[in-house]
Amino acid sequence: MVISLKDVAERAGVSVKTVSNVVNGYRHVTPATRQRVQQVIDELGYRPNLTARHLRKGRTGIIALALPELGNPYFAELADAVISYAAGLDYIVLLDHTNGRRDQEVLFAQGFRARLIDGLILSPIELENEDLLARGHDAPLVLLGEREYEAPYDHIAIDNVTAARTATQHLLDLGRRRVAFIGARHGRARQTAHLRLRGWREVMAESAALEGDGHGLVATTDGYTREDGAQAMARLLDSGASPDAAFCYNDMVAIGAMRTLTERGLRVPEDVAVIGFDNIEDGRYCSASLTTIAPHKQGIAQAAVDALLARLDGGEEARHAEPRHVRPGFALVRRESTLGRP
Amino acid sequence: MVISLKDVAERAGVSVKTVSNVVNGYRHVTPATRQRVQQVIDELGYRPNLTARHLRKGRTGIIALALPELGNPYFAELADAVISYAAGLDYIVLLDHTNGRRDQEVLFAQGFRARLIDGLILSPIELENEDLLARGHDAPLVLLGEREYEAPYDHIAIDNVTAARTATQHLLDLGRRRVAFIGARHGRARQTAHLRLRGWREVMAESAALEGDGHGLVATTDGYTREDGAQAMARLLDSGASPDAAFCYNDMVAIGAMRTLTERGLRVPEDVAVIGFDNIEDGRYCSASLTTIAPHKQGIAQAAVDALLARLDGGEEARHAEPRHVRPGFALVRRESTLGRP
DNA sequence: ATGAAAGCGCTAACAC
DNA sequence: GTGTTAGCGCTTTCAT
Repeated sequence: MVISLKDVAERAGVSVKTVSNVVNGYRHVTPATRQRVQQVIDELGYRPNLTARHLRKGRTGIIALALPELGNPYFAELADAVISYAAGLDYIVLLDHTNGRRDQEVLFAQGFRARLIDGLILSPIELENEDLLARGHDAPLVLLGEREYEAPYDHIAIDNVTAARTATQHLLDLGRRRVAFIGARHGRARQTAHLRLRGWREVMAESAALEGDGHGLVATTDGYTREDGAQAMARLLDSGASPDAAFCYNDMVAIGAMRTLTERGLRVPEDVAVIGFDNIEDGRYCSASLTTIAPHKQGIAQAAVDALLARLDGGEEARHAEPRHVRPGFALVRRESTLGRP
Repeated sequence: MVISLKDVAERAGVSVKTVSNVVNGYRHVTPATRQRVQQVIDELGYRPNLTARHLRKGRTGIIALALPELGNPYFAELADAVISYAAGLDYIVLLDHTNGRRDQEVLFAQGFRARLIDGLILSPIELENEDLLARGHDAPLVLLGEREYEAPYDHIAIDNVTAARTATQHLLDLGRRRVAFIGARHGRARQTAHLRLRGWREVMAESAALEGDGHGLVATTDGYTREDGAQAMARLLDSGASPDAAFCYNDMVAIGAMRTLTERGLRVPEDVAVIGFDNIEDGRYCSASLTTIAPHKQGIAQAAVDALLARLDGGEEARHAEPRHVRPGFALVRRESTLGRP
């Protein structure tokens, strides 16, 4: 049988209000009453019905985190950070995945799970600006990741162009000249890959390492899996390119690319230096541990949750405050894959 | 402004019941009424308040999945499978992590988030039998993973001993004799590591490959990270052992162990063949791609969700039916790390 | 086929 | 300090 506040009240001979006060730690309750009520609560094994509380309060204390996929360790690690940080602030995180599909992302942006969640942190891949503008309600939304939108929402993302410049420069500093970029994407000008490609292109052009627009050194992929990286590197090599370094869209792509290099008898870093992006755990345990750009995941998680909760807990003004754009930091983590030539 | 059923009803000139009927796809509504109501719904952008619905129905359609950690790709991939499968059955999954700590696991088992979730799938690490017996309520619970309990709950786990035997036998079939086991744990007789260790020990003893109890070939770890695997292998080698193969508790440990082998100048598989457990994605992209035991993750996810929903949706009888013990299958996936000697 | 009204369990005004 | 009571928004008998 399910025990409600009322049952406890009757058994303890007090009103539901008093029981509620005890449950919620309200200060003005006489110790005697509190103790008696608490005893009945323990006896009966009463547990508050969160759903009822949520309905009454108009809030659930649940925020959703919609990520493309959990299979990518970067997102899994990020999810971990968000869940932990939010838990410390007494918020529950509902984790969802969109598979990076526009229809799913739109669903979330449109308020899927309305009033089950108080707000949403969304990491979009295919979502368009118009989808955001067409949002029919005002539940707080925080955008995560590198796509840029012209819509009034908080946005948390590291500076991808600068990060990509840092990565490329690092390769150049090693004395490498033919630095390939693995993981370009077709379409959508604002996509992350373009930002990273831009950083690469800028540095390459400035250092005069680039001839023409560098087409011969850029490999596109369909996605960002290890397999995509392996295939892209294979295509690049088959096309006759002979890079002495590679800046990869992310660590997964880099791991795949390194795999191909090894299979072709090319050594990392002696023949080809490789740098990734994301700093996923696996990278540290590759045959040549992977140098990478490490976005500050804790910082990203905290900024996202803080931005959301500021609107949630900040009253009416905060709810309609100017959108924040937060740029958490990043670091270059040097490992074996970019050691200098012996 | 927030739109409720009542608002729609007033605007459409019907009762809330009728609107509710339309929203829920109740059959007996005249097409004309349905259309008019639907139009108002679209106009006003009405979305049902799930919390209210949940309170009224006494069910939320949310099930919790409590895993030790998301940082381990095995759990991330499993979570992915559970979320997807449950979504197809119109259930929402609330993902939580326990960090493998007993107090957290107890919290979940005790009914943390009572009546926010309809049921729980828990993958325990440190939870004890008594914790389960002390459960003060009857919300459906499904246990996941290899620890065995004597408590009346559904349990989904592959046959670890047989799987471990398969892995060990594979190594022996390669002609290896000094097969190490990396990742034993102290304490708790029922823990997974013991089951896998038992499988190893049985096969080794049967083949007479084992001298004594094999202490010299068993390395314990504190956890199951890559770092644990790297250190354990280092200790083993430092102790003077010279294994020609290693069966590792899981892929993470195996990856760490391979890293140490490489650093010590030992080749995989030529000098030491390595096999892991879990079939995580990374394993395919190691310097020597990793041979592993692949638990049928889809099968595990489905069995767990099915078991839970059977009790949730099956009425009173189902709720108190005998506990199910499901043993999803597994497969040996051969890759480079156990290729035969050239 | 549609409406009226009760009530899920809780919190928060407002009394006393 | 504690009790009374009115809903939060929805579904669901029970009428009509």
